[in-house]
Order: sequence, then structure tokens, then C-alpha cells
Amino acid sequence: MEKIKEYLSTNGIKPSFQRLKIYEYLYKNHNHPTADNIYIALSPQIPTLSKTTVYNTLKLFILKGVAVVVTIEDNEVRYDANTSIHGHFKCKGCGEVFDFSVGNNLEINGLDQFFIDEYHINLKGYCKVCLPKEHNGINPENS
Amino acid sequence: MEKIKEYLSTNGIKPSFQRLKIYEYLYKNHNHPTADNIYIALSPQIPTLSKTTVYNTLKLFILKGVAVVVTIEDNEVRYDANTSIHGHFKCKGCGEVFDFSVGNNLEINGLDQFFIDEYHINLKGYCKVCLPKEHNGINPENS
DNA sequence: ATTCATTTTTGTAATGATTACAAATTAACA
DNA sequence: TGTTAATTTGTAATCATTACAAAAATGAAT
Repeated sequence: MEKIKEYLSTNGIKPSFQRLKIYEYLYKNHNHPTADNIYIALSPQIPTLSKTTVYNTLKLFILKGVAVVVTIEDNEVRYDANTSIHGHFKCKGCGEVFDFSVGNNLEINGLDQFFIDEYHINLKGYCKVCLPKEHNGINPENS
Repeated sequence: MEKIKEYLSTNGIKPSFQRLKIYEYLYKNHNHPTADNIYIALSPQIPTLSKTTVYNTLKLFILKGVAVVVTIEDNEVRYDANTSIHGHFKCKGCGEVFDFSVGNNLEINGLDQFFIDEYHINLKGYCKVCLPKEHNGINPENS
């Protein structure tokens, strides 16, 4: 917890109570939460927490580079405290988002002389658990 | 135009006038438009066009597999008639979205036994034109 | 400690994209 | 032509996000 405080400070973020708790949640839960997820999760501990604060704080985190946005779905914005380059996989069965690592051998053709500083590698399909259900046509998670 | 009609039919889409025009726009303009972009672009030619129709039609296109969603930004949903696997690059200077081709050698670690059927490779940075401006700190496109 | 300025948080209202829904229109076809 | 189904349209509702201003907390200087 002291480490988090230091980490935020180092990155130009004054470590207020709310910011600490929000970052802590993001850091400890690798479930790529939405702003609303975070709000609901922290509300019991911080009864006065405002949703605006969650949005403000996340925006600050992005700006300062201690979190990244995951836009794997067009109707939900997720956040991730893991800022290193990695990929995300969303299972179309259970909806869970998994991290995976990518090699640095991605072959890019047609962006010569472009400067690239963000890599968003998003895949979709069915995870190990959902794939068999899907295959048998007995997946109760699809309405 | 007759080709488009045939293409849609082949993919289980009854080629109504609106659907033809929307697909035609998507196919001929490689600018990855939003639903609103399409609505504004086609309104002059189709004065009775409804925004709901644009949304309905795009949803149908996605379902039938003749278009894909591009979620490179968390506050805009773009559409692309190019359904083959390729990447998108968004310039943070001018905002334009460029296509690029990717090799099929992407190294994925941690998704063993997962079934992958969608690849969204989204990069961001500065394009050839905007990079120099950015570098000189005289980019008028950044407020 | 008290004051004053700055930052942060909060709640409410506004915005804007998308969807729900039902009426109107169009197409299909007997 | 009449009848049914599919498509389009317009309006209203929804929901995530932002704008904004007041309240609270912080920090520094006296």
C-alpha cells in the first residue's frame, strides 16, 4: 500500500485516499473493470464515493500513464493497470477478458515513417471452458 | 452496383435501397465512418433516411458478416466493409484512421485451447504528415 | 492555530450515442 | 387487388459519460 502511494507520486499523481483505493482495486483485480464496476466495488468501503471521482481519477491515471484503456467491446470501456504491451482476449461465451502476452514480431506493412506508441491487440472467441458448451449447442449463456 | 446487390443477397441480406446505399458508402469510402458519418453523408441523397435505419442496417451487416466494427477509440464506433484480417492505425494528430496489413506470424502466449475468431489490431501514434508538426511542438491540431 | 489559496471530491444536471417501440411505408405474393 | 410480412421511420427512452459549481480537504504562510 505504501508502494502504491510511492508509485503514484513518482508518476505525478497526488495520492489521495480515493485515488489510492481506485488504483489498488485496478492493480489487484485483473478483471479489467469498467468505471461502474469500480464504483460498485468500492462504494461499500467509501460510502461517499462519487462516480464522477471514479471517472476523473481514471482519466488522470490514463494521462499520467499508470493505466490504459481497453476498448475490446464497443459498448463498454474497461481499464487496466498493466501498462506493458500485452493482448486481451474476450470470450463471447462468458464475457470474461483474459490477458495474454504477444511476441514483438508483429509484421506491419503500410505504416512506413509512422510513429507508433500504442498497441491494442484485442482478440475474441471462446475460452477453454466455453468452447465445448458452444460446440455442443448447449450454451445457456447465449440467450 | 449490381455486384453489391448480388453480394448482399449472397450473404442473406435483402438488398433494399437503403441497405444498398449504406453498403455502397461503406465499401467505397475507406474512412471507417461512424453511424453518424454515414447518416450525414447519405441524407442529401436519401432525405427520408432515418438514423435508426443506419443503426439497424449496420447491425445487420455485422451479423451477416459483411462489415466489421472498429473500436479503436473509446468514444466512437466505426465501421469497415473490409472484413479480411487487417490492422487499423489512428493518428493522434489528425484523427484519421489508416488500414495496414499484418503478417500472420503474431505470437500469442497464454491462450492454449482457446478458439479465436476475431482479430482487432489497433495502433495509435502519429502519421507521416503529423509527426513533424508534433516533433516541432507546433501542431495546431492539438488544442 | 488561523487564514487564505489550491486541489480534490461530490452531486446534479446536461449531453450525446444508441436502442426500444410502434406507426407508416414498402415489398412479396397469392 | 388484397393480405401478410418485412423494412423504414420518428419519437421517446436509456445509459454512459461529461460539465459544472458547491463543498470538503489539503497545504503553505503568517
